Amino acid sequence: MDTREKLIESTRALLWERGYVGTSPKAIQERSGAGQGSMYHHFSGKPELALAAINRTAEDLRARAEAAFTAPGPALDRVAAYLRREREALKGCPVGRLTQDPEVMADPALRDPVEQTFAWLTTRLADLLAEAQSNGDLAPTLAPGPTATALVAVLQGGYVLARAAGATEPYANAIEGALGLLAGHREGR
Amino acid sequence: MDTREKLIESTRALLWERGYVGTSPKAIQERSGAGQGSMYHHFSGKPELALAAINRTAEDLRARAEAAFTAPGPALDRVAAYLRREREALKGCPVGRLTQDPEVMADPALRDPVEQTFAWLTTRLADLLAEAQSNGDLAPTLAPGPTATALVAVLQGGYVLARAAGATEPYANAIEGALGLLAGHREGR
DNA sequence: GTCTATACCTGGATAGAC
DNA sequence: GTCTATCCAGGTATAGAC
Repeated sequence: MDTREKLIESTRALLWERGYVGTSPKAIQERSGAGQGSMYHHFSGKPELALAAINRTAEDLRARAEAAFTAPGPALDRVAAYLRREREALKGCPVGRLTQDPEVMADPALRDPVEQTFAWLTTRLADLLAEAQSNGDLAPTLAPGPTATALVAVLQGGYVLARAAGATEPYANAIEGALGLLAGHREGR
Repeated sequence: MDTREKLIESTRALLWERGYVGTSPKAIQERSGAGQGSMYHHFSGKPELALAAINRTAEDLRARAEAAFTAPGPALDRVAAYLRREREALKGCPVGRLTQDPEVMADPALRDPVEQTFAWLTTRLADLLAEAQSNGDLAPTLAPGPTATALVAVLQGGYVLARAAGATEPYANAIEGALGLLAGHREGR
């Protein structure tokens, strides 16, 4: 991994752990093993480096989600599998946590990938729910859009609750609770 | 409002807007109108002041929730009313946002009120769901604990999605979606 | 491309006068 | 109780040598 790459990966890790405000150029340099001058040679400063890191993290999240969404099997099972997928609940969502960072939200360039990621994710899940309905697997009374939004919110909120508790149980319970609520709307065939 | 009080209230506002890491003693002083010496006369430093602010914010959240929980009417309606209650979605949850702050989570004193608040909230909602079940208003198949956790997660996640979008719609959709999911488990009487 | 030196600002706090 | 002066570390960046 070359220097530029190490800088980006170190920044991704630090943004996840400490957020934008809590991440200093110095910490990035130490973690990546790159020197002061080296970092400023590859990037104009903290914002540009953060942008590269955030973009990559957002792409990563979408790629993982898309893999679950396009797996074989009924749409509703794919939704459930996506929700149940293993996650590092205690670390929180690397994209969601950025919404709490005032400096990220204040900079349109940094904020855009965050916004796009959740917009994409919600739409994608809504499509799968609609597909399940047209297959006769899910009650047509559920509104796909709001339901999908609620599911994404359960994930994001599950992270928050896990961090608050310092334990993964609340995360697991939130997912289980959501799946229990969804189960009441399944339609047999 | 005396100086001490102004310091606490200013800190509450800043913690909500910028988090612990993003809030400096200087900013607190400017916002409260108190001087350097004045702040350090009333509090030993940023951590002690933050503790007072966080405790008050947590108490505040609980008091508002408890008001909704003890309102007249069927338990299930009280749950729905709590979820629908107006909130400043774009500002995020003043307690939930603290979970993203590494310094808050690292300090047991600061972290405790956050942890307790969500533990209490989840338990309280689970009790109401159980009450609704014993009244015959809610399907007994739903597990109250996980369901309550999912509902709290929807709120917390709704805030995240609203901030990501820079709009309140995702928050409203998440709540609406959750209520739609819950509606399928209502039992008439 | 990477290093070291330097610079300036802010964060967070203490000291002592009033 | 509040004010001003002062302090040191760290954040963020530039300059210039190698």
